[in-house]
Amino acid sequence: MSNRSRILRLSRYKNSALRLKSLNFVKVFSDNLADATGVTASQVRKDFSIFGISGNRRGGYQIDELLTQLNKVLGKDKLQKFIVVGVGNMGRALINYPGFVKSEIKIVAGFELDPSKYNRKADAPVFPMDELAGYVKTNEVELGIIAVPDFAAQEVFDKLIQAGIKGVLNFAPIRLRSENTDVVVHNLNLETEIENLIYFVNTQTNPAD
Amino acid sequence: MSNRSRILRLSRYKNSALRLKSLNFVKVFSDNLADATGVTASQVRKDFSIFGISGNRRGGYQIDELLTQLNKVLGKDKLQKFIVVGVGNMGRALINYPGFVKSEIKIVAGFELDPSKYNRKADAPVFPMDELAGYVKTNEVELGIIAVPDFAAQEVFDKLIQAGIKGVLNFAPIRLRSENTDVVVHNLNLETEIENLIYFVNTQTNPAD
DNA sequence: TAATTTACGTGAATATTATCACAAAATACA
DNA sequence: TGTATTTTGTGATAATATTCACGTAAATTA
Repeated sequence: MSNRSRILRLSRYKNSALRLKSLNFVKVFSDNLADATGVTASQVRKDFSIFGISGNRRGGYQIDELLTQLNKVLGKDKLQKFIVVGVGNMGRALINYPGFVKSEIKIVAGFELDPSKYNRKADAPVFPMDELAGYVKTNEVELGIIAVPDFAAQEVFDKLIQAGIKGVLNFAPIRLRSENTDVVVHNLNLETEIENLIYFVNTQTNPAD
Repeated sequence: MSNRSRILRLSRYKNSALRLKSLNFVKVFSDNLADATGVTASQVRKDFSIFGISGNRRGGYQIDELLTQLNKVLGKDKLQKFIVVGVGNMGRALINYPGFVKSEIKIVAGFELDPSKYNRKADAPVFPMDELAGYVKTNEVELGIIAVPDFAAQEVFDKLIQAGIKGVLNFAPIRLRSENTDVVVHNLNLETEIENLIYFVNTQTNPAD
């Protein structure tokens, strides 16, 4: 029922609906969302149908209602707090990422080994690694981002799990291992993504995203 | 024949093979690669089979030969030059990304509107936007990364296409439009990726990545 | 060198995902 | 109020992707 690409599509529908709302649209049709996201209209309706999101025959979907329902499915009806481990270039870019500002995603703190990067006063403060577990517990953080070099990633991952983190977005180019199958790991390997692009450029075939 | 996830898997096999090689392994079995990447052994063999990559019955795959073949499929048998447009936090992180150093991916230049960021002397120099087309032509660059805010992305995309770019990795959270179907666009939306993670954490279902 | 073991390669079977196509509901309009 | 029109919602169908299962080649051993 819930596969990864279906959820990715729901996010895209939500983003498109948001954009239309900002243009003062009040309702939207499966057709519009299909155009905006590059899928078929029946795909849109099927995706909605699977999550019990419904509109009005002939009337399309009320944007506000649609957004409420999509946000609920995507767990964005409440603020999602993240910590970032590794405040190098990538970690810093994530902390400052402007796209999160208007969304319900907030990076609340960073953790680092390098003392020159500590900063307890910043909006998103940066703490030493050994304060991680305490911080996660006190602040009830469930989500973490790993942005450390590959050789350090597994150790960081183990620490996050021990601290009680439930979901990890991993930028390090290795497959993280754990006994704990409750923890959801999501990998984002820039080199792999770029290789993918190179492949499709070389073969001139445009993948359906 | 060539779907996006299959190519992503090939990249992962390649990375795993590389790691084994660095541990002085000489051959590898479909089984090992399956373990390392989290898929089934027959998936590995099927993927290889589809690209005519073959090993020895009973003997597995010679790592060196396997890497040669994988790199050939992935277009990594030659250096791939990229430019980055937008040298904010994300663009900077990409330029400095250590994972590219040992790979055949090289970010050769950045382009920016903000004059305070120009730097013609750096290893990966940063130039003003209006030098983009010239640079791309002179240096025969085919690939670009868009790391500008959403409202500027479409304009940058159009410029890249005019300059003759063939493939684009887009970090801006919008769907880029073009008449030119030869240009391959690959989107990487951080907010969408994070929403995906949140969904699977909330539903406690671990997607098969 | 014959028997045995191991792991590949791949067609067939299964499972998953997307599209089609159309009945049913909502709206507009005469 | 009745008819025409539009767009949803969803089973049926088609297309894709993955796994199974087994024949076959290579290597090892007796």
